[in-house]
Amino acid sequence: MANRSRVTIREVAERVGVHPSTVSRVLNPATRGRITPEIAEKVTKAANDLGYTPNQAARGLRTNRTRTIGVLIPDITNPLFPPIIRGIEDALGESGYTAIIGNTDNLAVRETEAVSTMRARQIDGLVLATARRDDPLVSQCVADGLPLVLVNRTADADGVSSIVNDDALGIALAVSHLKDLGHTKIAHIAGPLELSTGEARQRSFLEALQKEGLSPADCPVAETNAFSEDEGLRTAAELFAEGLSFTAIVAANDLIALGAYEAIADIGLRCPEDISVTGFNDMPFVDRLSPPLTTIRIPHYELGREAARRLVELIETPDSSARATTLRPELIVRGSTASPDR
Amino acid sequence: MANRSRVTIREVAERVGVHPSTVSRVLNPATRGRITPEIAEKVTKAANDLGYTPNQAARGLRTNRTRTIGVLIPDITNPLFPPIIRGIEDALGESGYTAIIGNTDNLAVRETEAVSTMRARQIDGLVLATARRDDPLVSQCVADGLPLVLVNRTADADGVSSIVNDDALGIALAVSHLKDLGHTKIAHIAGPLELSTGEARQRSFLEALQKEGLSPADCPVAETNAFSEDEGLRTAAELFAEGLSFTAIVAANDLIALGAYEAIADIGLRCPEDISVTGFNDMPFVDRLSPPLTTIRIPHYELGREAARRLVELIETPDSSARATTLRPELIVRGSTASPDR
DNA sequence: AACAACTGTGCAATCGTTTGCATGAAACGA
DNA sequence: TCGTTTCATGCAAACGATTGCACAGTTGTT
Repeated sequence: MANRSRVTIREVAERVGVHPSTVSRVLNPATRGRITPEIAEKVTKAANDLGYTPNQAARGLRTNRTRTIGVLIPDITNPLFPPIIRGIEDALGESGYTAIIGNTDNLAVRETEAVSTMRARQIDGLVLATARRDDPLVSQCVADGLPLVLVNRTADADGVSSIVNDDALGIALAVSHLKDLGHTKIAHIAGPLELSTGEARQRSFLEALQKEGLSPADCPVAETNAFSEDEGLRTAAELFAEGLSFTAIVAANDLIALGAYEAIADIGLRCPEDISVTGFNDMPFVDRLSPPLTTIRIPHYELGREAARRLVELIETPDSSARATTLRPELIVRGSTASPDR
Repeated sequence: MANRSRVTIREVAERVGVHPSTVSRVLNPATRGRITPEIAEKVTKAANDLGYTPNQAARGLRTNRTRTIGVLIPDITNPLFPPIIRGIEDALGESGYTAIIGNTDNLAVRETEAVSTMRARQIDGLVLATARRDDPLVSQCVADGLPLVLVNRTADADGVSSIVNDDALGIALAVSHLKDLGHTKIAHIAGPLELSTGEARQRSFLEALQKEGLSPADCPVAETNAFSEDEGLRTAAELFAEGLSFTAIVAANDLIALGAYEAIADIGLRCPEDISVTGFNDMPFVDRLSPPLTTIRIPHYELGREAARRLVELIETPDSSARATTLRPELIVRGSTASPDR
């Protein structure tokens, strides 16, 4: 029926016997009020009958607004990101926007590349899940006046909106949980410090120690180069090799925790009997590991929704100002944490 | 620097002192040959200097080709789909195309809805990962002449291109593996039969039994209503309740296998000592389950790449004909399969 | 009753590219 | 040398929607 050649506003106009501009005004909610209800009625009916849908390319050309936004993520294959994307797309859909996604594999070149192809497509704004603390791309977008929201990770630059997890709370929950179990010597395996998440979680860990009255001398901190299982394994192994006597590990994320699992097994210890481990993120299936991972659940979906909502707000009310929002995480206690032996 | 107001072809033309159409021809690879090399040179230089990027909205309006394609998936949050999407986007990127993604949650209304908003955006084609065997949306798109490729699942309708896994081979590998271990009584928990994957795997199971010389009477088949853990649990429990004496379960996918794990534990048996289980898909982290899941690895990323390549081909050479392609899966042996006790 | 204000609709320009056609110049064959 | 073909480029008309302005008709004010 409806062939690929679409029905235009002109055909609707001819059908009703009015000028195309009248049809346009009827179909635009903002101007519908200016048209006689009777005519508006006829126009909407004709538009429905003919199956009219506006040509977004034409509209975008004229208005310079495509209702399309770009989303940059490191890798959709990382289970962290799909819920964020889903949240973004759901929220965008409600406002008539659409997302195009770019995977950057954490490579700066691919980031700038992706942004320029997105700009060629006249995106109205950008959601970045790839921000580094010091990120030229962020400053560039801000300088160009491109509406921008950071999600998951934030950047040090100010004047930019961001929706991130409350990492301080998350880490405090983990440390407090371990202390309640009786742990006093707790190690932290930190993420990369050039990422806001890595830095914030490490800083929060130190703050939490203080708040809980634990001695930093008993609580070593090691840093990884990436939020990966390999790095978690390598770094945990290093901690053990130093002969430290901690009884628990607060990992900066779940993958690092997985690496820690391996390191613990490698030296013949058991989790949680000998060493407790906490993760961060609550990725899918970490409840199926052995032992099931005690971790911090981040509201990823809500992070995405909120980011999209904020971006639409930035686009549609240009005077709205940048602000940083944090969402509250939740401690999920499973089998990887227990009281230390003595 | 580059403000949001973009540099147009006209500015480039003025800078060089030629007509806009000349710039257009230089920038279009197909017509560059018709321009004096010397001028072409100057134009490309000016375009670079000014940081010109074509306005895709304008181009799309004029050419009716947006180099945008739509991708419909049930839910990006299902770990099956991100690799497919990644494959699609990577392949599209190589051809200058971009994808917009729609999550449909397997709801027919959301599917048609998503397709119509995508069509409003003038997509050049569609990749469907949501096809049911009898799918009105598929027939509709074919009828409308919208270039279409099915991925992961196919439909019964012919004349439509599809890229799917070779389920017959996958199931054959699983059955053969179990028979080699000594199993003769093997159950199959099938997926929904209205999906091509559910039907093909069940049919292939019966074929494989015959090929391996196993008695169908000893090999019960039960059907689920969804590829989910809950359904796997429910259906496996039913099989056990019937008092059948099988020693292995071939699950139609990994989630169903997970459900089977639970059902096995619920009746006090162990996997693989009492019952072997095979999955299908090799989802992330099934190697971390206990026991690690023996499963069939599907080349999801390649499925996506191939689907995108095929779609671009369909779009750019309109006389190319539809064909169905299958990609070869691989048996991944882990800890959930073992020889039966006796 | 005359003029002002308002209202609803049409007119036409515009957004940035692409592309069929026209044009003038150059190249070629006879 | 003239007529014809070829070639490189300019011209202008699209593509489909939006929107400032104009205009005619109506309503309101004094």
